[in-house]
Amino acid sequence: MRAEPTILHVDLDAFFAAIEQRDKPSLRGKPVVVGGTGGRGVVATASYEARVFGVHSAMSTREARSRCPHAAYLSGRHHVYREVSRLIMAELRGLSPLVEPLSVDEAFVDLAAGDLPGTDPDSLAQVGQALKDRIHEVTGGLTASVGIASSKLVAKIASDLDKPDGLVVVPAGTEAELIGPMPVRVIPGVGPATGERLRRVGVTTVEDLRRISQDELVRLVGQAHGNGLFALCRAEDDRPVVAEREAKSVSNEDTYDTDLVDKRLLEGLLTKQARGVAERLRKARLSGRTVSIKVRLHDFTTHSRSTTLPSPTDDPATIGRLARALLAEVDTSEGVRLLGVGVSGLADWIQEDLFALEEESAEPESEEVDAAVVRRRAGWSPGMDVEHTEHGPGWVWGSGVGRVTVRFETAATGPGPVRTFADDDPALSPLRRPSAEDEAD
DNA sequence: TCTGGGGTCCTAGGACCC
DNA sequence: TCTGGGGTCCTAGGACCC
Repeated sequence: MRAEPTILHVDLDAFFAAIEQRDKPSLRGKPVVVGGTGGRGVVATASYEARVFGVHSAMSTREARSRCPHAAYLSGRHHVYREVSRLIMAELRGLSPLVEPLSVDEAFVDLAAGDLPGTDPDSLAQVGQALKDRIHEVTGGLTASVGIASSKLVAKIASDLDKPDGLVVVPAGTEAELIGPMPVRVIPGVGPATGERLRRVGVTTVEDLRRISQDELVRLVGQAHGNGLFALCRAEDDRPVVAEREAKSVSNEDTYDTDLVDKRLLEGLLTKQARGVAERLRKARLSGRTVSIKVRLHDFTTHSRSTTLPSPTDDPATIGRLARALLAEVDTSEGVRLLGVGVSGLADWIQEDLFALEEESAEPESEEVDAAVVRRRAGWSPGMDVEHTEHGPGWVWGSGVGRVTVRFETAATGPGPVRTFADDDPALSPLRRPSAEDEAD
């Protein structure tokens, strides 16, 4: 904990939904839900208009649809979110070279590492407001919430206090008093399980937590977590802002709309995922020694299996072969709802592999399985950008029974008209993504 | 037909080494 | 023929975050 509030936390408001409303004028002021749109999807972000109906992130899309049937349900355009994120992070680096992104829409900034006009609350509030204004400008109208305090813990809590479009500066010396009355769940790391364990010993607020001894806390929630919580509940937090954090794993997983039992199909899907992981590894110039699979069964029980190689790989055939071998160790006869492949133990170098040609052998994949795998991918997802040779740019409003409905509008046009086409209409095509360097950084 | 997909970190037990 | 202890690596599972 510093003597001055020089740690800033920024969090974009309803980030995904706000971008969709920016780019789709007909959705402005309306409930928008971004997330999985299939039978087993969950909500990633709900616009504030949708939150009024009780829709929130992590809720199943099924539940959201029943609470707010008239919302627009979109599957999300993550390449666009990443692009907007880059603009925001660049603004943050203009404030200070020490920026720690937590996700696409959230970051810490160490203001003490940059040029500050002053560290009194008024000067800091001006820094925060100027940042919000810049973000609004470069993103074409998005709002952010900012918290400024003497530690990561309190800065993060503060950014949430006045959401959306919030700005809170916590004067040094008032931190413990501020967070004392709040529910323990405001402390990052206290989730449902820890919250429940604490509730059972009579702890519901941060203040309550201060009455538990360090030994008791460690006994309750474990060594690392217990010691951490003991300090955090007193607003004692010296964690530094860390700019460069290297990736530790790369993975790819999918939940299927129906439980799968066909072993050949499962192997085919796993092989595709292995290829996806390998491709991302290669783009990032990484390779890893440990290959893991994740299998969620029909009853939601989740199993993982892993194996570690003597040297790192980024070879799709190797990763695929190991993944399929690991799958054979799991009883999948009752049905699989989720399948995933990951590589960890990453090295930022690629081994010289003299046997690469031998390794990259043909994969055992029948044509039918291949076709079934491809069929699961295809289609017009709600919200995606498209272009029509005659009507121009638009986005997919909905699709099904051989038809696709498109609304022709862009951020610059104002609400546009809706047209329906055959889903194989050659005049209609997915809009080319603005760039291909997705994972380049 | 409750419960995504990308991650991080921690724990606990066993193998193995000194 | 007793029962040590520390350290590291690996695996499986779980909590948590956005």
